Amino acid sequence: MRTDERMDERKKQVLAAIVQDYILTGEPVGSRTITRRYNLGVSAATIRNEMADLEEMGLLEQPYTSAGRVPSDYGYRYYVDCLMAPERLTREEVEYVYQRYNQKMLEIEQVLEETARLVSEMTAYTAVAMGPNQDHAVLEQVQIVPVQATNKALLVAITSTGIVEHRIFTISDNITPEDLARISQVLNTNLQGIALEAMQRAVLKDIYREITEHRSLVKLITDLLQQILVLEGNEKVYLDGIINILSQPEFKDWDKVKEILAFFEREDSLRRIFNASPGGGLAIRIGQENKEEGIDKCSVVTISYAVEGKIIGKVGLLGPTRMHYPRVISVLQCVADSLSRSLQQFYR
Amino acid sequence: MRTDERMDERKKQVLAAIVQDYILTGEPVGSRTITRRYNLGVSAATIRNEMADLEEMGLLEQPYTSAGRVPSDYGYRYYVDCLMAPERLTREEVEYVYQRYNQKMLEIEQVLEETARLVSEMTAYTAVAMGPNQDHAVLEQVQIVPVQATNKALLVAITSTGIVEHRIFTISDNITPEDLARISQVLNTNLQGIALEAMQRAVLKDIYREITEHRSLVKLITDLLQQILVLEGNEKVYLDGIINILSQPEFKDWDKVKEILAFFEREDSLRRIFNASPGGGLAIRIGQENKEEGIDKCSVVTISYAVEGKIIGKVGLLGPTRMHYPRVISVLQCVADSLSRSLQQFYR
DNA sequence: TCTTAGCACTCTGGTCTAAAGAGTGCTAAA
DNA sequence: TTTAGCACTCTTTAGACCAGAGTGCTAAGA
Repeated sequence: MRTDERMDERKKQVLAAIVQDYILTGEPVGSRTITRRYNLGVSAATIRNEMADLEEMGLLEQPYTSAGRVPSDYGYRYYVDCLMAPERLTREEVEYVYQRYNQKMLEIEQVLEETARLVSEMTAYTAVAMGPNQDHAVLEQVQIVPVQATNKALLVAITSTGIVEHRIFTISDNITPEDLARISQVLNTNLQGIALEAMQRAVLKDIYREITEHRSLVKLITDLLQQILVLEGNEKVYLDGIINILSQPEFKDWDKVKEILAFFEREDSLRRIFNASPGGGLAIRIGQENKEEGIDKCSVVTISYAVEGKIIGKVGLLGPTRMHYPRVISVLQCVADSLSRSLQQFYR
Repeated sequence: MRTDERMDERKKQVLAAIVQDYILTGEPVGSRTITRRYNLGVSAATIRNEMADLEEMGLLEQPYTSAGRVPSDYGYRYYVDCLMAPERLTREEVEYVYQRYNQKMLEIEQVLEETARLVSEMTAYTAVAMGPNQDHAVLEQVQIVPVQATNKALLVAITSTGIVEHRIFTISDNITPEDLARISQVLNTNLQGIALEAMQRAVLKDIYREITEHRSLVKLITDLLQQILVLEGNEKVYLDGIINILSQPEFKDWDKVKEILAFFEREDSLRRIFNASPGGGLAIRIGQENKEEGIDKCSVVTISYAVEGKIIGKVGLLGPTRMHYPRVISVLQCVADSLSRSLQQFYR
């Protein structure tokens, strides 16, 4: 950032003070307030001059002439990148997170739901946990169970990410349980370890070579597999703490709240926002850095979780740009860590 | 209701006019407005006298001295019970509902999700669809699938209400796939057709008689069955259109909105409200008739859906007491009807 | 050259008042 | 029994006013 050249030590202190104070109070910060609350050793007039400079540089904004200053999106960005001191969670809080993950949780869905709840509870923002991305997952097992005394069967599939999906479908009368068992077996030997995306093409031929009859049924089943695993089972979204948005004074405006709630109802937008920063680890997007509609007054912080070194999904939260970044980051890091370890049990 | 004796024809007309006008506009209704908009053939002064009577009878309320009148909960109740003219959906609307249910929907969950979405869309209130009540459901099938190359197994169960639930669990090393197949088979012959509630007691003995080893595993499995079917799979709640609540002018108040959103987060409260009217068919609960906390300014309308003559679940909605009852009722009846027929396919 | 005290000026937010508007209740006449 | 008329009540809106917070600028001091 070119602004760096002009940022001397004192300007940094002033910016940090303003951001911190504004995050705390939500009120525009004046020069007097800074001299009173933060001991920078200079007078209010000096601070005023610095503030004018910072505004010039685009790091601060004034809601109206002769009000205090408020950080701009760039101001937050600079704070997050260069000024922010990490906040450590207390021993009790870390303990609490561990304890929450030590509950008996037997399904991934439950773990993710609990994760969203925990994050929203600890940060008072709206939390999102996204289920494993199945793009690079492989099929672990597939089983077809005839439903007795009906013309239905149940297809169950397990992926390497520990996701289980099922679907009931209708079979014609001439299919016997033995047929289904045979198909199950052939599918398993051929599909195990195959990436979900790749399933369709080449592999299907091998299967056809082994199964000469009921090919339309096999086609149906592979289609269903594709559907339930790739289209529906992929990156399920778990939301918690939507109400928290309402507690933020910046969203006292009716239309803003509606915009954000509408955003939450569009799951694909949520997925896009969460996958916007391709790398792993922590990602912070402030204000207009979020390209999706309706959340340009919000910040989104995400962190990836991984199993055996492989990134498989993301957790994060959404709140006002006036967000308590240091705390949010610590909470997310702690939670992502515990989540990763907790998920280990569902993988081999 | 004792008020009936004092309700002559004209009073009914006046009450109906006030309720309808208030539902439409949301503004207190004055005597002038009624003479202008509804042609009752009498003057405003006469209407005023009638309104005073109706207020005395507890059917109307005045927000403050010399404002117009607003229906009380009793007023709505009388309107709903005695005055309301049913509103017929247009041919196009009915067609639209059919078409929505004619989509390819392969799981009950999907159908119920779609139902909630449809109701909220057609009424602009917050819709709730509740999954089948499992209290009188019986187990249809259970299957245990070993997960290859791990010490895990997958338990899948289907109930007579068409609900499929699954759970992964850990097994000890000395359990062979054949053991699991045998247990599956014994469980099926013993548990098929057994009510979920009754599963625990007597039946377990029969099973033990047939399986002499791995009893702790059998115990684990029946416990899991109980858990996933009775505790978690029962009456799942599908919500849609929470934003709609915000559009209602009566909920412009911050705290009210929070109260209602908090109510929505307590799923057990939702279930209680929905099951509050034990009979089948349509149920309307107005204002304080709802005993749950936070929604005493709301009305809840529910209708049951059934398969093969048996009531298995409910659909409904929540909105302000100033609700467009005639339309809501028509929509719910049409939807419940289509839903029941659509679900038929998941049952035999 | 940088810092600071002083001061005039600006803008918001709350309180107060006045006037307009909507609607009522009561009375007396039809 | 119905209705016209009228005084009265209460809310809502707009405007006026003031206190408070904060700024920008200037000029003097370090």
